[in-house]
Amino acid sequence: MDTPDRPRSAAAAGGGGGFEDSPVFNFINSLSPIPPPKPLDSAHNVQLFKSSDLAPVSSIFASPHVNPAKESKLPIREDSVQLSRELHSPNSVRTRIGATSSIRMIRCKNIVSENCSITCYLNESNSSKSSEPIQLCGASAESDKNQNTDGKKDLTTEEDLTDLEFVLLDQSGLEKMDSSQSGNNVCENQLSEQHKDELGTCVGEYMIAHQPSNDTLRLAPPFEEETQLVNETLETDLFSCKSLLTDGPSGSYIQNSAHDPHLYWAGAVEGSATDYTPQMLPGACQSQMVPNDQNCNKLNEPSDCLPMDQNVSSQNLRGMRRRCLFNEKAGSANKGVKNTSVRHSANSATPKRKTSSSDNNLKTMRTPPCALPGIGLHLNALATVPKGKTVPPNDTQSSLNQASNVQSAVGSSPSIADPHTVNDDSSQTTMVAYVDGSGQASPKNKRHKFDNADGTSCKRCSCKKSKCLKLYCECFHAGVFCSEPCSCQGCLNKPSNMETVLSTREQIESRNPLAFAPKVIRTEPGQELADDSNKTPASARHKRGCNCKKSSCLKKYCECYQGGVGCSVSCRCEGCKNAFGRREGVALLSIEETKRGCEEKNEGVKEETIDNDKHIVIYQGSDLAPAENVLTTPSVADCRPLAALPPSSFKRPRSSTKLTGYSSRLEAPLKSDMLLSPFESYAEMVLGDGPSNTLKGGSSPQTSIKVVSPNKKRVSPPRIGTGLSPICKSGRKLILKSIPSFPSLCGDISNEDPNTSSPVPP
DNA sequence: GAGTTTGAAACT
DNA sequence: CAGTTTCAAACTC
Repeated sequence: MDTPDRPRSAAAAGGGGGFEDSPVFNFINSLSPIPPPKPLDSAHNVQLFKSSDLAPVSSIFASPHVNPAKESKLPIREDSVQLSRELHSPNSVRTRIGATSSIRMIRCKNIVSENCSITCYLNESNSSKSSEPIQLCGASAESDKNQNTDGKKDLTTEEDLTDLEFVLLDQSGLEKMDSSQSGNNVCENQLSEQHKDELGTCVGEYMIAHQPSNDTLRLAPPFEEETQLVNETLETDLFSCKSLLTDGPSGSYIQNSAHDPHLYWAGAVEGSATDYTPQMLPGACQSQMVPNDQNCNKLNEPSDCLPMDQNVSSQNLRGMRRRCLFNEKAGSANKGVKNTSVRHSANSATPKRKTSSSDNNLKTMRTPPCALPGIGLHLNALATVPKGKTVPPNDTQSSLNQASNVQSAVGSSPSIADPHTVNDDSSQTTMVAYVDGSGQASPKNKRHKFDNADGTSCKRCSCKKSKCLKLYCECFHAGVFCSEPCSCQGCLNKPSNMETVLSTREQIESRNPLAFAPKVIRTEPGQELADDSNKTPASARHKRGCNCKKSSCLKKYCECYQGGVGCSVSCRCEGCKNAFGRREGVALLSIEETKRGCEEKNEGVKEETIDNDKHIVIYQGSDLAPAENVLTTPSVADCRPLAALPPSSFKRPRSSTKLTGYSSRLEAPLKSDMLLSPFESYAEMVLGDGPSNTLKGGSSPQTSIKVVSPNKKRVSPPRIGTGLSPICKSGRKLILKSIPSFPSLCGDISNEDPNTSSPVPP
């Protein structure tokens, strides 16, 4: 409804927007073995959670549009494979599929069960298509509950099965939706491709599962076992991949990451941009992947629509990659948690971190995000790398590098990536943009990589003295390894120096937890291009605000301006003339702000101001509803259309690509304080502790998420997610927490929800 | 492409 | 925490 996407998906699925209600739709549903697309979202969400455990939140929040499909794919993989089978095979197969799916669901639930509802809501808002996602969530939740009770759920239960099936179907449906195809054929093809992806993902998951980590978060063994049974062959392949890929210290970790990353990289980013097809994915992984597919029997099927398939596949790959990354991450994270130093051990080299177990605990406690962040980094790294760099098809090496990057990102930077996970979204968006549009990363992207990724995508640095181990280095800052595109000198930001990189990152992080957080959180520039994006403005937030003096916040020197975000209270700029929103315009609690605010014209810009200790949102401009203000960035408040806002350069890239993701990221980081506190909650959420309640709780997550901007810009939950992911720490918590925290928001949101949440008028 | 400007990061 | 230095990006020519 709200978004054009939905309708498409619905159409693809065989319905049109709001088809569900139609008798025809019902009839079709009853007839067709394939469940309606609805589940997609839910399933998607669920899987996301599952896959990433921690990451899921970010992923969830990540831009819904692109991500959903990808994400859906991720979770789907196993299911999808099964699905394919199911499609072709008798019910027995189905049940089995259902079982597997249920398993996955369980995982998700296990990890994020509490959050599931929330995420679902988010997705909804994101997708804004219909209430379906909610239903799905509900269904999934139910199934989860059931499963949870038994550890595994009875497959026999039709409802459960249906739910699972829906999930699978949904995934396929999502892909379809994404690709905008119409027929089942496409779906099948996609499925086949997905299967491939799944193989990879499954493998990754499997690997993760096998990993010795003591993750509480981890899936129950049973699931793993089942999956193994299903994917035994895959497993072997995976191992081979690992062996090939594992260079770094953290074998399994790297493996997975590497494995995925490549696929993800090549397929998603480059693929889209440079015509690389997933198939082109480098090396070992790929080749192995193929066998896996064969095993699955689904791979064989060719993709009739190459373009579509490729796109889809690339997307799927992404999703897959992500998933793997998440999984890995989760695994690593878990390790870190339980094994205390495990994660660090992976990074292990870093003596600093090692300190004492207690320290580690403290770290985790203090910055839960750190653990999570890794995920974000992965995503970010992946996303970023491809974009900015247009990785040469160098095959294995590059892939390895990427993989290593991923690893590093995962291990090292908790903060960044997430944000970037956000980046995932962003990456997805970018991919889409590229694919759809020019497709290729323009050479210009070098500098503009920022724009694209803003934080997430790879940046071609030209560091000379920093050895690419300082925040000066964009690549390092983004959590990605330097690669060929870089013109850096004495670069140590390479996979071969993983330990150094990780240790350095940790140091920097220890110094400044937000160091790797995206500078600015963007809402969704990309959306402009993309479907929903239209609605969401390119809202963004400053991580900490700029300190411009001479640039008047009118040049890229200004982080805020560069990020397409208006200056906020947190800024310390002088003579701010930020086109996106002047800091002065913002009404701050602080006296200075008020003074300045008086001076300012109050262009109707709303800015959020957060007290160092508190999150305080002040909306001067009354244009937007408070809820929006909160969710959206000042820029949005400013009412400057994303497109309009940014001067040329960054708009383009960003808008096309990352913005969505970033925005979410950015949001998270708003303040360190916020970050930390939220983080705690986040950790809890992840763990399944009370905090999740907060997230859910304050109010229906839906509402919070949905809070869409009154302007019709929907504050895309994804954003939140994205933002969160990269920054994980603050991001997730921030958003979630912040939302409920604001009384006004709740009220506003609730008020707005009806309008914004469900249907956003196209 | 080289040089300058700028503001963030790093350092003290 | 504040001031200074270092750094690399952004910008200009």
